[in-house]
Amino acid sequence: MGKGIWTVYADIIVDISLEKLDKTYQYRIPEDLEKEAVIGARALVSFGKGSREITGYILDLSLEPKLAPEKIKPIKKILSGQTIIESELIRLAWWIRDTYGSTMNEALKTVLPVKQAVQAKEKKSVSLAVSREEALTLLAEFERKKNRARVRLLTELLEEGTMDYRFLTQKFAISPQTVKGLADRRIVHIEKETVYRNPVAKEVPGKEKAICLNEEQRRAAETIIDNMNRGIPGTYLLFGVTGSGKTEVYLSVIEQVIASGKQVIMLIPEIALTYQTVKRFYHRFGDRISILNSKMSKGERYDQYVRARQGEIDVMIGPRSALFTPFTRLGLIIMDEEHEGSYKSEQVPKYHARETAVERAGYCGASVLLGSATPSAESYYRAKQGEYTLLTLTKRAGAAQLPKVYVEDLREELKAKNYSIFSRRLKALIEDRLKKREQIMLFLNRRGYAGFVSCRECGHVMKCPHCDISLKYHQIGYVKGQGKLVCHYCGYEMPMVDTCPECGSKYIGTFGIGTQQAEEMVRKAFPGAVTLRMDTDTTSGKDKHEQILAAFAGHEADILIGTQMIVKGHDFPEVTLVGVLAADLSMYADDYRSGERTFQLLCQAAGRAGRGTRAGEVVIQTYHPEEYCIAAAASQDYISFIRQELSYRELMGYPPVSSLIALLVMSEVERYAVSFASFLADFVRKSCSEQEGVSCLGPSPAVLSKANDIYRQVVYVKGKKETLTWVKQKLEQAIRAAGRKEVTVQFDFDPINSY
DNA sequence: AGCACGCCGACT
DNA sequence: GTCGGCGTGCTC
Repeated sequence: MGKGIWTVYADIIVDISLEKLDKTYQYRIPEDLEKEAVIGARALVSFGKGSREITGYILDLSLEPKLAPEKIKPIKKILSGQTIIESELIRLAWWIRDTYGSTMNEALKTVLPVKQAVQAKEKKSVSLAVSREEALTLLAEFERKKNRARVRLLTELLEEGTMDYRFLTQKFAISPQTVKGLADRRIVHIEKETVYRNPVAKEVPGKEKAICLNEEQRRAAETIIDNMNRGIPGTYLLFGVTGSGKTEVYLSVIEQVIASGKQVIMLIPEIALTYQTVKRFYHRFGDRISILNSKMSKGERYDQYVRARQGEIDVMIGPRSALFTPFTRLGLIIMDEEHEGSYKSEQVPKYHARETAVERAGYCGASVLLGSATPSAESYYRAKQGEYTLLTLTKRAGAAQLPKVYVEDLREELKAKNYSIFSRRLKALIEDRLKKREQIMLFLNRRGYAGFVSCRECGHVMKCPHCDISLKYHQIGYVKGQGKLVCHYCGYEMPMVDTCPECGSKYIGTFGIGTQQAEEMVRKAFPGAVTLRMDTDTTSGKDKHEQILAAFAGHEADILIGTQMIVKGHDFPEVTLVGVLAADLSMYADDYRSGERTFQLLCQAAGRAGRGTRAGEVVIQTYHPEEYCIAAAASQDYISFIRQELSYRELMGYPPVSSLIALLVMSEVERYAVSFASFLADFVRKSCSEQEGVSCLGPSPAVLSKANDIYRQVVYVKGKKETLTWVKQKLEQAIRAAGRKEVTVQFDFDPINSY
């Protein structure tokens, strides 16, 4: 390399946590920094009129200047030597930005903790620097001079004392100059809040127990390790029925990966981050493992990142965000319960941890191990396509046996004049367990409870003729039954029906009950029983949940009634009966994943029964015993379920066979949201439709059609994944060109929730 | 975020 | 006319 022959330029994203600066700026690399200036390095540069010194990340290098060379400033200094990891994570941020649609800054913030730590430190507040009397005199003076912004500021400060800087500038529309002007005249005071960092609570490593694998488990672990040793990384789907011992496989694989000098990231759903799970890993790997959870402060998280980067840790366990642990010797990413919805980010960028894990692993030659008893349709499809390697565990470890499952047809109950929420069988079994002093869990699926319309007599559900998705009831005015039925995929509308189009019955309408009502009914039907209730809405705070679960585990109650959360994670050995009050409720949530979700929930619910030595029983109540997701869950037959589910997805062109983008168009003004959404829909229809298989649905109002005074419209685009990435880029260009800042657009790739 | 520029109302 | 507050736009 001849030095100084070529001037090399660096594209730098400036390290200011503000979206407006979401683009790269080109800087010249001085000769003496040529070696250090690599992609991912942090650079010190001067920026703006005042030539303020700020730091940024080098995103790319180039030989060509993008503008007049004399306007390009040089890089002052390269900070910190270790940048290989940052460069890998920045590459991942690029991919996330590209695939899921967000600004580069948003993508960087999810990937690098440094940015967040910097932002947290800069929290500023404003207070009065003069006495109240002086302030009042000044206020009078400003009022006389008609300095309206100053008057606003002083009035607020006199009332509130101290105010948050951001709050002032954003909500009160007081510009930074106004504040700064008064600060210069020593009328107000700007203070920087310091963020405190709590030390991490240490866990004592305990005694090790040797892992004893059965034949299947050993074969699964060996496949992964053998390939790894031969230098062939891969993505594996470990499909193991409940109780087949997936954790033992994880432990064994982790141990061997660590032994070969590599590091492991283990992702688990937030709810599964319980003390018991974590303790097991601590006991085995001691302080070479670290845990990330949502209760930790940003500072604590940052400390974990630093430790990981320094190579003090071999295993990082945590939710979605743990995926971005800066390991330099990453060998394996494990994703437990890979079907869980919490792996998809709810915030922009709405990335899916599974796809992102596969991408990151690809950069450094690491393997990915996905584990589940009910794999997601995505993963199973990929495994069938040969993209992932399928590993199966069919044998249940230990003495645990499959529970006996009864499916009760609620239509029959209605015919038999049983109008209660308990079928005759469930009622009899509850009475039996109460007599034996064994515990019962009643599971109520509240998802999708709002609004679908069905017939109590024949079970018919009102569906969209175009999308095969249940229609939702929208009330107009105050008279019940006066509303309309709307499809949230394509916007199809029809008037509300008063009789069932299938059987002519008058018992058609919206239905569903909350956990509170369910609890009342339980108390009425079983006066002697002690009940506990748990759901997302009424119980706030994690500790409260833990308390309820602990109370139930301690047999302080006979019956636990709750929503999804009671079926996940915890083991209750005393529970021998699980009742699913209305399995259908999740089946007709208005999106294409509802069948899959229902199957998964029912399997999990069933898995709660008979965890101890006694065999358990499960009662699934439904209006649709013939529906494949319910029938398959009853017989715990994943394979038969997934076959039917995938052929349905194929038929309808839904993921994973095809792909789907939801465009969420938001504005404070309803007609802006509507018009921009139709503009985008038209844009897709006009300029992208000659692309093979692209189709566009909508716009239609989102399910949450107005949130925080912001109107929400949604447009769906279907097509092949690669084509959609292209469509998304076209759309981003069109959005930028339209330059409508009163409207914001969010992208969601293969959405988990419906909009 | 911070700085310059330029518009517009108030006042000598 | 000038002065100065305050919104707007740009920063390689």
